[in-house]
Amino acid sequence: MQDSPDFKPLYVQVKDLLVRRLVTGAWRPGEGLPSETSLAGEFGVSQGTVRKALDELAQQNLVVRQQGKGTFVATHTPQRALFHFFHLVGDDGARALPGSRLLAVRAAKATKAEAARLDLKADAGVVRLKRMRLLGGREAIVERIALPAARFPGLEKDSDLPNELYRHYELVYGVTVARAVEALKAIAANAEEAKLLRLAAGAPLLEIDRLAYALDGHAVEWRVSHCDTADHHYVSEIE
Amino acid sequence: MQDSPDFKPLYVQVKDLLVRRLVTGAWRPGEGLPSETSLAGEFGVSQGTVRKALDELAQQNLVVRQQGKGTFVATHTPQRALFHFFHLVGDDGARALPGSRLLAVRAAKATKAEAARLDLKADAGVVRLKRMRLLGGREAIVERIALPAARFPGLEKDSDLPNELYRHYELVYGVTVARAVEALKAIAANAEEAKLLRLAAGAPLLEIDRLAYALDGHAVEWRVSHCDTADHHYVSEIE
DNA sequence: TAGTGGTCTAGACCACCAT
DNA sequence: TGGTGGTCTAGACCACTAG
Repeated sequence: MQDSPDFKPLYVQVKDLLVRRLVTGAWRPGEGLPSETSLAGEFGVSQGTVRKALDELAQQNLVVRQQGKGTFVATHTPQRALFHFFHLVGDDGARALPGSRLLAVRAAKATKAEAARLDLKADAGVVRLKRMRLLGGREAIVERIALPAARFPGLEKDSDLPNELYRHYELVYGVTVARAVEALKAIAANAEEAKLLRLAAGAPLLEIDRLAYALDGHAVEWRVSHCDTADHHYVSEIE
Repeated sequence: MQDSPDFKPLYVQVKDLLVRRLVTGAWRPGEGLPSETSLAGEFGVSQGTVRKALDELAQQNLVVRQQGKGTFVATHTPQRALFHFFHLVGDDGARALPGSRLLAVRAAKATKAEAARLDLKADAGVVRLKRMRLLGGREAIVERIALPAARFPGLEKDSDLPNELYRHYELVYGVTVARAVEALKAIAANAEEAKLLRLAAGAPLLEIDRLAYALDGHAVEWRVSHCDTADHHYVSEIE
């Protein structure tokens, strides 16, 4: 086997098996996995090999390990949302999750751009959301979201969508956002945005174009946020 | 020892010892470290413990491991600069290091802001640089840099500073940039920037405010870049 | 007290690289 | 061929948690 072109170390194979189980929902988010020793027995490898696989999963934030308790499937807690997926911080260093005011929800056929970004067929359905988000009680972000309708059936009929969408995706639709890629630009506010954000037209805004990926590796949300960064900034830590 | 309040696992202690050696320049960047077995013998621990320490150092990009060759002190190659510290990418996905045109260099006393950001005394000396940077041959970034003079003696007299400053810091001043924190905002171009970048005054620019830290944990460079993101974007990967 | 993950050790074999 | 890091194993002890 070592000589085959797609040779993989044992611990990687174990990791892949575990990821597959996570993807299929064998364990729900927050639920505990079997112990290292029992997984080792099941897979016929040593505990050390299972440990290395679990360590890598923990590093990728797919599981959380707690000494004396066990290994648990990662879940979107408010803490995680705040420190992991939301990078806007007050210039004074204060972190706070933004409030939300839903402006519009509707189902539609995907535009070309949506189909391309979400990897959908040309005539696939999407759900579009538009939200105002508030930082420190003040309107600061205009957010447009597109979701593949197939993954989120009936979401457009959901009466009151919560502020923390990723938790909602996980609890209601079984979709766990595991990874995201953001593209940032400076843009000028258009008339509508300027009005919503109480700024002059043409005021500089930070555009955060985010594509979020589920556990299975497929894109499940396209989100474009236009942010007033007068009193806030986006934090990026290198290394 | 396990009961002392500052108990540290053996591998962490080994790691700390190795970091201290890296900081003091016991091995030059690019140079090979002793093998795992010889380090294990020297420290009186097992090879596995040294391995765990080295694995963490490799994860933090302080060393690079190569199977069959050895473990080497990380160095600022063009590749590393391009993929690790420079996050602006063409909208078509093309990555390229920006060219540079030096506009000004001079030594001065630190402003209050500089002293605060670089953790210097009020009357400490700094060196200030101002550069134009070009993406695809086009003026795209105005960059202002402040350095503590104590760490970079005589840099202001350096006739032709290279494009890749971090490599220069490392080779000439023995300062290895190991980590950085960036704060991003959207701002409006002032008259000078607009002229330099051939934009209308007030055009939106992406401000990247970066504080870079050396191996020893001290801030060694404050860099503020104002970028025209009409054809480029800043990439941020989450997870 | 029993079970979990965390640390540490020792030894074996493998893949890769230089010579 | 010899040395390096990469993988895998087995066993020991520790710290933490829960009942």
